[in-house]
Amino acid sequence: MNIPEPSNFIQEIIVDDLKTGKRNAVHTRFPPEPNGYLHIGHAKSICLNFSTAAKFGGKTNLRFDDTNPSKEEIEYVDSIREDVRWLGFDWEEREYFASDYYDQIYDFAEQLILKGKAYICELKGDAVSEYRGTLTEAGKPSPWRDRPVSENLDLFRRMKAGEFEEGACFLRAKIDMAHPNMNMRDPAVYRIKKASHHRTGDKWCIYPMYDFAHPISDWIENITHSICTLEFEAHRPLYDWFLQALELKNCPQQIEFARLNLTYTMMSKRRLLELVQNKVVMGWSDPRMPTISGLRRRGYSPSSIREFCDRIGISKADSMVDINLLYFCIREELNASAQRAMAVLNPVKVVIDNWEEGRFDEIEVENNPENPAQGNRKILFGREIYIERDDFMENPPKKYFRLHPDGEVRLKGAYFIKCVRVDKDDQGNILEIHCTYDPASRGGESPDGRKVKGTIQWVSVPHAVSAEVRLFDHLFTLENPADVPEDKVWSDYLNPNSMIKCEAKLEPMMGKATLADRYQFMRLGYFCLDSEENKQGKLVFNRTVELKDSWGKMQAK
RNA sequence: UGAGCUAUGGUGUAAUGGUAGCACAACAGAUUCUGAAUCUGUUUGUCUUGGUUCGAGUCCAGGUAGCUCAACCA
Repeated sequence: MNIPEPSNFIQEIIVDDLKTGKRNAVHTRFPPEPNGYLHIGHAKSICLNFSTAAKFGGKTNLRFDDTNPSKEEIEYVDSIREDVRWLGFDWEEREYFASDYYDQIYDFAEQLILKGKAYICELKGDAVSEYRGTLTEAGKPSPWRDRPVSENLDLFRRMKAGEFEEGACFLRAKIDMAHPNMNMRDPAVYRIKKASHHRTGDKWCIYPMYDFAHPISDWIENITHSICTLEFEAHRPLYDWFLQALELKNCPQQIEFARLNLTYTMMSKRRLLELVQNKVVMGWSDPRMPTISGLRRRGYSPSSIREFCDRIGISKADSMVDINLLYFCIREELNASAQRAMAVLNPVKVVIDNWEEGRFDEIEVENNPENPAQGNRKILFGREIYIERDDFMENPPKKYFRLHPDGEVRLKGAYFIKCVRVDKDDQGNILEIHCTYDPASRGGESPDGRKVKGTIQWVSVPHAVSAEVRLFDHLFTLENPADVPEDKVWSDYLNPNSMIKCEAKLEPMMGKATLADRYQFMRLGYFCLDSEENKQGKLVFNRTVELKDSWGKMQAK
């Protein structure tokens, strides 16, 4: 086999394993717990597991890590399937559940008991932690630690039979109560939980702990490299201990990498759930959420997310990725492919005084200047148009090159117009801007060769399509919402302007937009139809990401 | 003297004992019928102190800082 060059430390381990003959294949798995929706951090793990295996000719399983029936739901299983598939990965027929292995895992637990490596402990709640000791002090042995094997086995079988209440007793591995690694101080292996499981129903009233179920599940599936995040590093000795205690061969190897942190983004599943439950957002798929479903609804493509995951790299150092990189990835793709359209989010009417009423002119504009193959389209231009309120200033600052009194601006694809007068109400608000146009500038060039610095988009008043447009910003105002000052809580940093709704005017073709379409509203950003509102038949557009704005940046200074 | 892990520009990531590179961001200019895109250029880096070596970001030792671990969660 021709072994590819490694491009991160995990691949280095794999290449080494392949070269030394420790492994002759690569098999990974993506093991989500179905207790919430997948987010961009999971996307990193999904891409890592699937592409790493693929690179070395191996396979990746989808395995639901469902060992805690009280937190897990079928709704989450469905969403996880959908999201992984949407991201572009295929687990073929290898869809598994840890709960598929409950019988085997149970048998392994009995074996552990038979080998004298596990016992039933009757310590309750606080007593368990008391006996465990602290980070700096050794724990002490449970009074039940040296029960005879037969008694342990009997008790364990009675636990399984439902003879005891929750918390009455639990199965523990017999390792070392003085171990410097707290995870090795006789960790729990099985606990009683009288809860219905989303797949096994009421068959079981005892459930294995993650630390026990995970290595066994990996082993059953012939996983070679079990990739997980850094917080499981201290669990690795336990992972290895169980496999060794059970005398298993061809064992998987756990490798940890640093999870993704993104600026201005909350990645904790628990807090994401709170946002949903407290109705801070419209649900798991709110376009402001970092969930896969949120990104999808926002207009991100699977390929842009994969590109992002590829660019951020893999390492063991804690890091905080600048969200601008995500923005860059989707802009780069959409710039090359998105249909251009003209839209006005905050309209003000312009009347062209020297244009006859009722006359219209057919203007031709490119669908995508980055890709001429996308062709041109025709739009009607007339006496009354909308332009962006921001594209006119009565008293413009230096270097403002859009419309202003006596100033000339180009209407995209149409004509040069010059502002001659402004109509205002009593409060001084602008009602209408009156302009004259230069008939010789049709198409946007003047035969006299005079230059017009500014070009703005426009929408014909009688042909305009009205729609709601939603502009999104960070949900949090803190760069790291996971790290709030001591006297504050994270909800103090919610951004009140994370969603702004506009009543916009769009060019006529936007009335026929479909869910699959991606648009660049010229000078405003990239947009797509909102999938939820579309179900109600409403025309609502989401801004996926704005265009870079060097003018805005200049103004801010 | 609890254990483990980590440390490269503002951010992320390469360099596997031999010229510190790439991307994003930032800045400047060119260009532009999108103040976008594109093009050109610029700024900024090996946590620290020793040691090994002809040569150290890389190896060794000591510091420092950050992260993780005391659920019958995953």
